[in-house]
Amino acid sequence: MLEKTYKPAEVEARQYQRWEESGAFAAGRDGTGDPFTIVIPPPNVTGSLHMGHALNNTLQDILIRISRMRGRDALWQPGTDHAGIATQMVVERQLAEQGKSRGDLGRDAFVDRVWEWKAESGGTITGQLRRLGASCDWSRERFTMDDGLSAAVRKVFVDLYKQGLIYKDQRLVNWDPKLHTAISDLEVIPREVDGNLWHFRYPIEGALHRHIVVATTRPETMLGDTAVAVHPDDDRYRDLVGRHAILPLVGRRLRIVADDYADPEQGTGAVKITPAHDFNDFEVGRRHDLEMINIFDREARINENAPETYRGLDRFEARKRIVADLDAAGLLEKIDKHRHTVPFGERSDVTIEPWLTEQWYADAKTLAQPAIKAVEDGRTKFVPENWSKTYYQWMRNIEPWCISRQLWWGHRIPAWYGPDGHIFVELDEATAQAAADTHYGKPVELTRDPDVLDTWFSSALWPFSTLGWPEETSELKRYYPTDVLITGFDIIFFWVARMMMMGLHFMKEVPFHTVYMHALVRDEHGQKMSKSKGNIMDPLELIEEYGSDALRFTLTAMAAMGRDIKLSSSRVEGYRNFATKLWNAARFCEMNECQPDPSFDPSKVKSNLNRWIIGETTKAAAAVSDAIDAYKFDQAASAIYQFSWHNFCDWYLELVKPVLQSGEGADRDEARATAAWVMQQQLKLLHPIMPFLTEELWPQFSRPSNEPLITSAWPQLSNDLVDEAAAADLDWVIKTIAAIRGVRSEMNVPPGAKIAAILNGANAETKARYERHGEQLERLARLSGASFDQPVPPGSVQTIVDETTIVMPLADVIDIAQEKARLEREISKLAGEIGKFDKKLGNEAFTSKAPPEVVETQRERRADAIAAREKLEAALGRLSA
RNA sequence: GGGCGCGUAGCUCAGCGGUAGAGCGCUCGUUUCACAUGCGAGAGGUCGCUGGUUCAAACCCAGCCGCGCCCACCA
Repeated sequence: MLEKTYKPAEVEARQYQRWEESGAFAAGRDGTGDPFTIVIPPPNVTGSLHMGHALNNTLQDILIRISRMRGRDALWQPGTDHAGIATQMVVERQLAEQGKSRGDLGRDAFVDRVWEWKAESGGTITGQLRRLGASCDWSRERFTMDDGLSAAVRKVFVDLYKQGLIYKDQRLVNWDPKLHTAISDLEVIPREVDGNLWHFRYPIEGALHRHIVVATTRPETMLGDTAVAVHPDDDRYRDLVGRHAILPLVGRRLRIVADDYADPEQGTGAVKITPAHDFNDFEVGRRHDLEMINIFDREARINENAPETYRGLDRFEARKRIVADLDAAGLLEKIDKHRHTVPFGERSDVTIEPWLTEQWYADAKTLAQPAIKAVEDGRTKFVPENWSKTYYQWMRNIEPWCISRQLWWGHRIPAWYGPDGHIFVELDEATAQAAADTHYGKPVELTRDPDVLDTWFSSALWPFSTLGWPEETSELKRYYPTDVLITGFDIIFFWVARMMMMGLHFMKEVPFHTVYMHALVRDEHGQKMSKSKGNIMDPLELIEEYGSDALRFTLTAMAAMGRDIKLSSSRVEGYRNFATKLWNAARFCEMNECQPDPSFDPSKVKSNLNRWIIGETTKAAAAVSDAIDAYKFDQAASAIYQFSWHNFCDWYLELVKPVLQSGEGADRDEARATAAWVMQQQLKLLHPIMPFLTEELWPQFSRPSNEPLITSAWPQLSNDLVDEAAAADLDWVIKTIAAIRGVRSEMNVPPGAKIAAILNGANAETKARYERHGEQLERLARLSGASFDQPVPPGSVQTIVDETTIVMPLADVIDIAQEKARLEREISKLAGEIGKFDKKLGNEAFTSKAPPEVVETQRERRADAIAAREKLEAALGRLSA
């Protein structure tokens, strides 16, 4: 006998272990079935499960589980990401607590230390995915820095280098002065801050007392100025173009150049140009061949290229000094308050500095072209579709991808330098050495590039590197391209776009046919959850309290397209109650000996009640299947919820009670078999969303096959069952339902009709049972306007209109209501037609140009429609009376 | 500046041309025998505003008002 309530904690671990040990998650189990593949967005190896993961992986698991049940060879490829900066920072923090830095350890020891940390905490996230119920094929788990994937990364780097698609370049990068590494544009967060706009006077060379006034938000960069730019059409400065200004405090001659970049509307119209410390100025510098003077070191302190007094000062310290010094020199014209955006590092949270360095770049522009085309051609589809716009916009304006990072944790760049700086890019040190020796004609000493690759470089290869590439494995052949990628839109640029580029370049095929972008789970303020903000909600706490199934169902029900999810625990509680409800339905079946009958044929049932619920089951199965196929997860959840609770529990089980409890032999047998069959079907339908509960209940309904639910067959119910149910004379079941649901508002059938109908439809014993509670029923009846003073004949409803009790056969009530509804629909349709005729006949072009007989036909048809409508309206009037 | 999206019940959100919906919360009643994590009955909405299209608009179109996100720029 089942307990009164479902206890998730007792069930989940046991069921998961059974699945995993039985090999149910393994792809290629029986060597048949079309492959269906999803690669997991690899979570940070040392991370832990947050709500975004919970949503993302629940949705993936639903697709994997339904595919598995449909007989597909489902592969959910799991794995984790080394997460360069993030992981390195964690370990550095740990070191800092011991008063050490990574420099103290040295590179090798530090990297060893990170591996230790990975070994220590690396199982956390995968353990948490298991708690969520994720049915990944764990036997194939990969890590972005394992041997195979590292080999893939090296090969991609070497190949792209040899194809000229990876190169070294000196240009401005976003430099993080705290982490001492370049970061990508995407890792820079612009933030509005209150600042000042300082106006400085730069003296004009050879013109005593004459100045040109420049405005800046960053006075300290003036030490690197090499020009002043004005707009070519700006009359105020026309005569100064070609002359020179003298840079105060430094004494450098600055060319005054004419450039469209200078906006006469902005500031003073004259702008100081610092090519080494501003992206726009860099471009101006290139156009005018200006000197680029780097005035910062890697910590953004003033370096030796500036006057001695400022050297070693922090940039903000330098700012104060420079403003003061210029003021003292009488060159500070004014200071305006100015609100502007300043770039901050996503992880370090310090101001990012544009800094001139040499870095490795990937030619994203070239790689993007096939990736754009693939989406244009529909070889990869975005769901919802409008994300393709975001994708296009970025891809069509893509910048070179800076792929080198000045970190220690990651894939070290496979480039070696000879004594004269010659570059050897090879798969490993030995081949590099050999190449170098050949190149120089003698043994030489090589230095390896100290940098590592951007984490997203290895992630970009994930869909094929995890399947064994560059080896030509059978997995690669079978499971690539994958079917669908499920991810949040926040990494569309970081990850999705780059997988498209790399997949197409190296595999010549898109990495996935569909990209489903789910909403972001945001915090209560609509803010993105992030570690740095400390606003992460813990899915594990919710699992602890309500069970994994309840959390999964909640996320599924809220996963409507194109809307952010704000999670509330009351919602999870509600779906926990749903789990209990289903549990109790199973318990009811158990108590009433509802077991599957191997010879049961849903198309052969006799009782109308049973035929009705079979029809409803069929509709629910279709609704769930269609919704999932369309990635409308919320609709799938709501379809099964509605069916299970309201159709099956509220109506079917209530109405079948009399039959089960005191019906005759054959009737009761059929009811039992039907109830068990419906349970069977709905457990299957619910399994992808609530795997634990359904598997736990399954044994009771698993006959005749007795196989576990996870690998059982997805319901494929014939539409004939719906038709069958609809075609039947649905007798009192449907009529009762109609009386309560649809007809009430029209015909004033009192709410108490449900009780009355049950009483009338029930046999003597049930009736007697209800009558034991006569007092309650009477009160209920009074409350709802029904009366039990006089017996109501079977098949009738009783209603009170204007204090007159009317007893009317239910069938009549239904017929009248249905007829009325039908007439109203007809009239509405005719009105539409008449309107169209009117429009056409009122169109002068039509009446004057169309052949007369055509116009006449239109008139006749209009007249017919009007006549028909009048007739129907009259009938409706009689009915209402 | 460019792009995307959202304003529907107290809260969180579905619906997106044909009689306004769900969950939670609220009110009243109810330990009845699967389930009080339940059951029954209710209250609560001019579907942001203004126009337009249509026989019919929460839904389509235009404009406006609020709100959010992404990208770019910012002397």
